[in-house]
Amino acid sequence: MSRGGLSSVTIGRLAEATGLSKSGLFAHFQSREALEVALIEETARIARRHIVEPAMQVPEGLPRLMALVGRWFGWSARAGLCGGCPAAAAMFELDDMAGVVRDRLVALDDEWRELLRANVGRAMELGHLRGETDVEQIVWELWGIYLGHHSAMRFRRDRQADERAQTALIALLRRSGADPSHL
Amino acid sequence: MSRGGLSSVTIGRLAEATGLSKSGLFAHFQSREALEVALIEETARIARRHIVEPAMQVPEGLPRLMALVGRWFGWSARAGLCGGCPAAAAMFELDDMAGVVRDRLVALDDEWRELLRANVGRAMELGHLRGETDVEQIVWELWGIYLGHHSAMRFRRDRQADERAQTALIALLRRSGADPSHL
DNA sequence: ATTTAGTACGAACGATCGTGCTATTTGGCA
DNA sequence: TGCCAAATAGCACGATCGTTCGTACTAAAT
Repeated sequence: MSRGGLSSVTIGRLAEATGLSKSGLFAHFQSREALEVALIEETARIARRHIVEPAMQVPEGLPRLMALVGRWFGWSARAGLCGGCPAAAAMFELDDMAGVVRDRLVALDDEWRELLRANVGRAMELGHLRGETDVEQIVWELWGIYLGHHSAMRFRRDRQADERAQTALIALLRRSGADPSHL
Repeated sequence: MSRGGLSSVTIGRLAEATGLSKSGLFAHFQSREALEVALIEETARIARRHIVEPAMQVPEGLPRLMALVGRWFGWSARAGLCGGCPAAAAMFELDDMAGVVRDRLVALDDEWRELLRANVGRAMELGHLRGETDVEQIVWELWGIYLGHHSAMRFRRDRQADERAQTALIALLRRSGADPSHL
């Protein structure tokens, strides 16, 4: 899924990879659609373990936000996946397809954006960011930087992707009056 | 292709849509791979006509850069496509697949980035942007904003996507000392 | 002891995929 | 008008897709 997207995860291939028979494996999911939902949910689980949980150990405010974003960018490689972020790829794969799979992914995206929103907001409350900061705009631009980083890494094979993303991130937070001692 | 990605454009479906027979249509391309390359090239042609050519009528420097980017964001809808940007989707679809299709897309991406680079550079020469601007970084972040806008529009169905992108764009150019009269 | 539920299997289904071969039709030029 | 090459059609192929079916075997519940 990380390498070829949702549609590349075929019941036949998955059966071969697991050593199960096609029909035996199919019985566990009842439908291709349910398998795809399960795949998305598993992606979320892995992401939470690798990104959210460690970041929550860091002090609230800008430090935690930086930890969160730092672990977010490029997480799929650190999680041992051999391709890119399955969720990002799925967004482009499903953006025009209606159905429960897309719905589940939208819900997951909402959840993630809410997490970002909360942490940007907390940083503001703690005075790490300017008071009149547009939280939603920050979250919006963070997504842009993430997607840019993703395509730079995986499509363009840009060696400087990490630096570029970091530069963009710092500029974004500075613009919002970030306390430079936390960057 | 705009709606379902490269892999959704199947020879059978295309034959049915054009009224040709499968084999008759196939004879024109000799292979699925060649068809995909042709699709990517056609995408580039449409994009050039809708984005680049009109923008070249605008005075050099920041005005032309703004015209370019203004026509870039959300161009697929204005070009009459019923889905998102085929090139952006293809990047996420092919990011880990080797082959001539990917190669062609990379070349196209290089071409586009070179165009952006040239126009950011020209704006700098004309004093519309600060002299010590990191041109490559601007281009990099423009891509991020574009991808963010794309996913906001098509996946999240965000009504404010245009505003958000515009805000991010202006902030990026301001950071580079853009003459505010041109924004 | 008997029913039930869960798990897995092999075989087959109708579609559709890309791709060959072989005709047939077509359109421009001698 | 006749001819040749290009364009298109017809048909078939092996693969793979998601899905269904009937059937074992096992463990739990009755």
